[in-house]
Amino acid sequence: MSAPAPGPHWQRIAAALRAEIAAGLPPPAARLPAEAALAARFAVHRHTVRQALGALAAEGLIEIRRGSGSFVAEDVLDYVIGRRARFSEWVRRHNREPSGRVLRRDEVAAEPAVARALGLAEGAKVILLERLGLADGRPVSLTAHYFPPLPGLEAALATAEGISAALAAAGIADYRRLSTRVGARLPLAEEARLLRIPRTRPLLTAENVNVDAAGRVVEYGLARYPSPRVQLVFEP
Amino acid sequence: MSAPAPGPHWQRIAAALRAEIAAGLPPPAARLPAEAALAARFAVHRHTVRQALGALAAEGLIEIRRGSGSFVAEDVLDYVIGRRARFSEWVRRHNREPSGRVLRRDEVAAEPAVARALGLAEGAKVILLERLGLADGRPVSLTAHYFPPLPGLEAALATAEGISAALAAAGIADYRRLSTRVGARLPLAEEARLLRIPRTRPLLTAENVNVDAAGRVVEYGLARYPSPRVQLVFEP
DNA sequence: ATGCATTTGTTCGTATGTATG
DNA sequence: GCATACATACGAACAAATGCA
Repeated sequence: MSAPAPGPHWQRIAAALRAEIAAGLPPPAARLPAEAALAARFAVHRHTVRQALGALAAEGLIEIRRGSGSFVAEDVLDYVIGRRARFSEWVRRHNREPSGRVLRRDEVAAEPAVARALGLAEGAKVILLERLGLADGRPVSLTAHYFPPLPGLEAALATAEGISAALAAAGIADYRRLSTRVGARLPLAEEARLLRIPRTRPLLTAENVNVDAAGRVVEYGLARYPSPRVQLVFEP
Repeated sequence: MSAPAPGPHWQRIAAALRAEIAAGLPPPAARLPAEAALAARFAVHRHTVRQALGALAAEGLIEIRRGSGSFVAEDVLDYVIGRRARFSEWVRRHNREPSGRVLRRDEVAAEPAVARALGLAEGAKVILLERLGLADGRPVSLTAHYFPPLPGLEAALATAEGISAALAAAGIADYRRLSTRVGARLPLAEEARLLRIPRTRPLLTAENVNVDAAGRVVEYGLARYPSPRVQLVFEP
């Protein structure tokens, strides 16, 4: 702290803020003090602070929103999509505690898109599980899982911890991702509420088809992720 | 016109609109007449029209936006991302005519993210090619391609038709996609203008790393697609 | 930035035809 | 015949979101 540090003032200020952000104070998504406050703290002109903030913004470390303030960039959860992708494994790999909330578990009539994906007749009975995924208590995914009416599956979903476990209990020892279709759109009011994002924040949507070892479709999933908190990474 | 047609009014109206949309009038993304106008045209109450529109929306044929109107669903270009994905092949597979507009071709200093991806020092000279991709004259992609400073590449990009051809001319016979990171965000003013979308329409963003047969990085791409006109499909 | 016109969303109420038992 | 339930259709009014000048 006592080192005078060389170079221009704005670089010294940028370095100081960079170190504080790296140390987690302020934490991701938090607002930085106003430019005037920073200018007072560092005993420089507001222009000098702006130069420092501009540099941090160019690095992607902060985001400057006109009329609103400067915010520490949110840390991104990279969801690496391989043949098998499990929610809890993903979250744990980012050193966060996964948890979930089941919003709905029901037997419903298959809509056209669902029926097509599962290879069933339109209107056929399918099992729907809607789930909110959390990492350290913060919502990171909202997923509708559709399953064919396997005997015992609905009961297993009610009791088992996680979907893989429930499928295993219903006789599906293993399954893998066949294809994923990714899109983006603005959230419905309900989705924004559940994921705790403003309605102007886009969602990343992913449509998955999972098949068992024999190639039978065992799940059709419709996942919604809050951007930019989540990005999907594909590695062939 | 003299056939009275059986069944409830709202089904008759839904069928009429369905046929018109299927015939391409109104075309995808176009606005339907307001509910009041349709009510007048079919000589029914607005509620009856609403029931018909609700059915079409449930089928995914139209999208109803409160305060704004009902719109014919846009046709989606599925971009299947495999090991190799070429713009023109993709567009042609959808029976559309691909074209492109080079917005910028330059030698620039590598920003941190670019330098990291290409394995170069920050600030090193890289070749930047910015390109707007069109299908049947409508913008479907906006991509910034960064290349390492291969001898002859910049000249080849200036003359060759397409990127694969230019890379081939510079000695890269073949290349493949190593990884893709997908995100979503709202467009900048410039992006919205170029892609001809409103600023409230999200972009699908994809960050690609392409490597040659020996595993050397030959391109780092930053693609932006207008959603929901484009969706990305991944098949492992 | 503000107000205004347009458009969809929601909720009352009323009436009618049809199938059911 | 009668009572009931349900889907359909029309009417009116207001709420809420949007787009535009």
